[in-house]
Parts: sequence; structure tokens; C-alpha cells
Amino acid sequence: MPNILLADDHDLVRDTIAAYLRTVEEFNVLTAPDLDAALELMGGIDSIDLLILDYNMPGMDGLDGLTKARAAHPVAKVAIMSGVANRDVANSAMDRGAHGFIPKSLTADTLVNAIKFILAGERYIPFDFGSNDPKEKASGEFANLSAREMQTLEQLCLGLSNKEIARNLDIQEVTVKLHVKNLLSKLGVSNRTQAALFAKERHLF
Amino acid sequence: MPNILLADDHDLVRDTIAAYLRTVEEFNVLTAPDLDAALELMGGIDSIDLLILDYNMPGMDGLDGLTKARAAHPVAKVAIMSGVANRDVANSAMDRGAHGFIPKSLTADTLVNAIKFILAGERYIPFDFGSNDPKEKASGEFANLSAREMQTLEQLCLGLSNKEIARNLDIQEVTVKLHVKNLLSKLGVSNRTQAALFAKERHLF
DNA sequence: TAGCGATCTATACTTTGGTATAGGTCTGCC
DNA sequence: GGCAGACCTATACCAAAGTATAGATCGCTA
Repeated sequence: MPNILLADDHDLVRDTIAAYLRTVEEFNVLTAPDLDAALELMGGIDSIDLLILDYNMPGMDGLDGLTKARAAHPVAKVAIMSGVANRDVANSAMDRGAHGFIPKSLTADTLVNAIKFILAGERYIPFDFGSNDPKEKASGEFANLSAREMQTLEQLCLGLSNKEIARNLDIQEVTVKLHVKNLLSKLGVSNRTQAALFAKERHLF
Repeated sequence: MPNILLADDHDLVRDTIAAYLRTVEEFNVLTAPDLDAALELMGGIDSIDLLILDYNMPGMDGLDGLTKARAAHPVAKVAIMSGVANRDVANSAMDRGAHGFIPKSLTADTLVNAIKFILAGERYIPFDFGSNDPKEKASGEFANLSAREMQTLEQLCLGLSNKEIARNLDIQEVTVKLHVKNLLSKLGVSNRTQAALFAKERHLF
């Protein structure tokens, strides 16, 4: 029966998740209210299979707590859990040796599946974390772009020159320059490279 | 016992994977050599739990085959398997309704775990697909960049102008131009926007 | 109908980006 | 010592990017 140690400073969150995990699966779940308590607990019990650390928790200090935990117990798998962190944090966590990243927006079922996945030796990030949702793409910052400006931005994201874009859209190069200039100011950036990066970061195109 | 239908036009690949899946887990594995054969097979058997489609296979036509399969059998889960596709293809596949993306570079164990994960109702992409590995970052395409060129590339990824880069690195603008020119040719791209996109896609910086 | 906004084009201009060539220093290595 | 490579600078030039202004068409709407 796998041993799981769940560390979170919110008692209610921690205890309900722990209770749920205990009922639905054959997990032996221990809990701790902060990083130090978790590490101390692991000092006594050397067979923790999975350590789940809340990202915002006393002792974590960003992802330094993750590094500390990994160093103290190299054999145990460590997952970061968070309610607020974005994809960048998730990727940083994975880069720094986490075995999984668990947003609190997961459903209970998915959490269980993710835990089983990690326990099987895999590394887990929810595939759609950070809202790749196409419906959200055109929202916000891009809403006020006209159709042509959007098409121009798309070509910009290919690293094309104004001349090439003009050819592709079958318009004059001057017109492309116009669209570029307008889309730059609408996006609040100062050159085409920033525009391309901006769109790419938001997973447009 | 879950029913899996594996469609791949390479007989050896298909049959060895199928055989492996049959031996290590309680999977009932059927096979097909192309998309049409797979869909036909599903017409007769209506309890396929997971359909695994090779990305490069007669009838696939990019991801149109995925869409076709999803439309024909909305209940079945569909995963795309590929030996060559990149992260963009994987994301497109997920956007178009795939339940998983399986690069052929996975280990056998991981494949099994991924399949179980998908069968459990989750959606799977290998978290590090496209090689996020820090150790691999400096390899390959970026290995022959000098230290200064690398720093210049980093600034390029911020969308900065040559003048700004010069200020940040405390060198003359001409020198920045030199570094930019050299790194463009080393990376095989034709302008700074492409260079920035190139580096970002590979998760450098 | 008048007006608005998106689209396209044109001319003209300045700034930035990219290339070419040449020459300088410094470090590490044979 | 001599050589190679990284790094820096200079001058010069052309191409590309971005700005400014002005005028035209089209479709939609008050």
C-alpha cells in the first residue's frame, strides 16, 4: 500500500483531500501543515512513496522547498500542488525535479489518476494546464484586432518579412506595414518580434 | 478487459506493440493496417475502448483522420501515435479531440501507463514532449553558439532592439549586430523574429 | 443619406536590421 | 613564438521595418 504524505497549510483542504484519497484507493495518507513538519515526518518514516507539497505553504519559499525536499529524500517522488500557479511555475517545478504538478482545479477522479500515474513512475502535468482552450484565444488582448490584423499577426508568428506576408495575403507591402503598425499599438508592443512572442506565449496560433 | 484497437501501417511495429500490450496487461488488442480498416473493424465491434492511430498512415491525411474517427465513434477514446511529430502536432491533435498523444520514443512501460491513464478517462501528453530537458537545451542546435551569442539570443527573446541589447550587455551596437548576424546563420534562420521563436519553441530561456 | 470603420493604396521619410570588410585585443594551445 | 577562436570596434552600405499623411472603396448602420 503506497505511502503518501500530503503537506498543505489549509487544514480543511488537507484533511478532506487526505480523507478522500484514503476512502477511494488503497493509499496510506499522512499529512503535515508545512514543509518542515513534512520533512521531519519523512525523517522518521523512510518509505514515503509520494510527497505532495502545496506551493504556497510555510517553508516552501517558491520552489526552493521543492529542491530542499528532493535533496533530503532523493528516492521519494515529489509533486507540487497549487491553486494559483501558472504553467511557467509548473514547468519550473518539473525542471527542478518534481514528478508531478497538481493544480487544485483538478477533479477528484483526475487527482487520483494523476497520483497513480506518478506512483507508476511517470511525470504528470495536466495536458491543458494554462487554458489552451481555443474559445478563450480570441478573448482579451486580441479581441480588438481586425481580421486582417489577425492574419498579419499569424504570419508574424512565422517570422516572415513584410514582403512575404504581402505575397501570402495578396496585398501590397505598404498595407502590411499598416496592419503591423496598428496591431503593434493595439497589443501594446513595440516591434514585430515582441508581437510574435506575445501571441505565442498566449498560445494563439 | 479493455478493448484496444491499434492502427499502424508498419506491420512489425504494430504487431510487436500489440503483442507486448497483450502480455503485460489485461488488454484485448486488435490491429489494423490503415484508417479505413480500423474504422471498418470498429463498425463490427462496438466496444472498442481506445483507438490508437498512427499519425503517418494511409487514410490519416494529417489530423483529418482523427476528426473522421472521432465523428464515426464519439464514445471511443482516440490517441494519436507518432514517431516524428512535434509538440505543435500533439497540441493540434489534443485540440481536435484526441484523448492522448503517444510519441514512439516512449518506453514500453510508459506506454502502458499512458494507456491506463487514458482508459481512466484522462488525457495524456508526455509532459516533457519536445525535450524540456535542461541538459539537452544547450545541445544540438545551440551547441555552437558562443557565450556572447547566447546572451544576445536571450535578449532577442525579449524582443529588444540592437540598441537596447548593446546597453544591456555594455557593448557597441555594431557588435550586437555582429552577434545577431552570426547567430542567425548558426541557427539557420533569416531574421531576429525567427531566432526568438526558434529559441522559445525549444524552451531555451 | 450620411457617417463610421475596416480595408487598401500611395508617397515620403526616419529608424532599425542585416551584411561586408577590415582591424584590434585577449586567451588558450601546439 | 605562432596560431586559432572569441570578442570587440569601426566604417560603410543596402534592405527592411516602422511612422506619418492622405486619399480611395466598401459595407453596415443610425
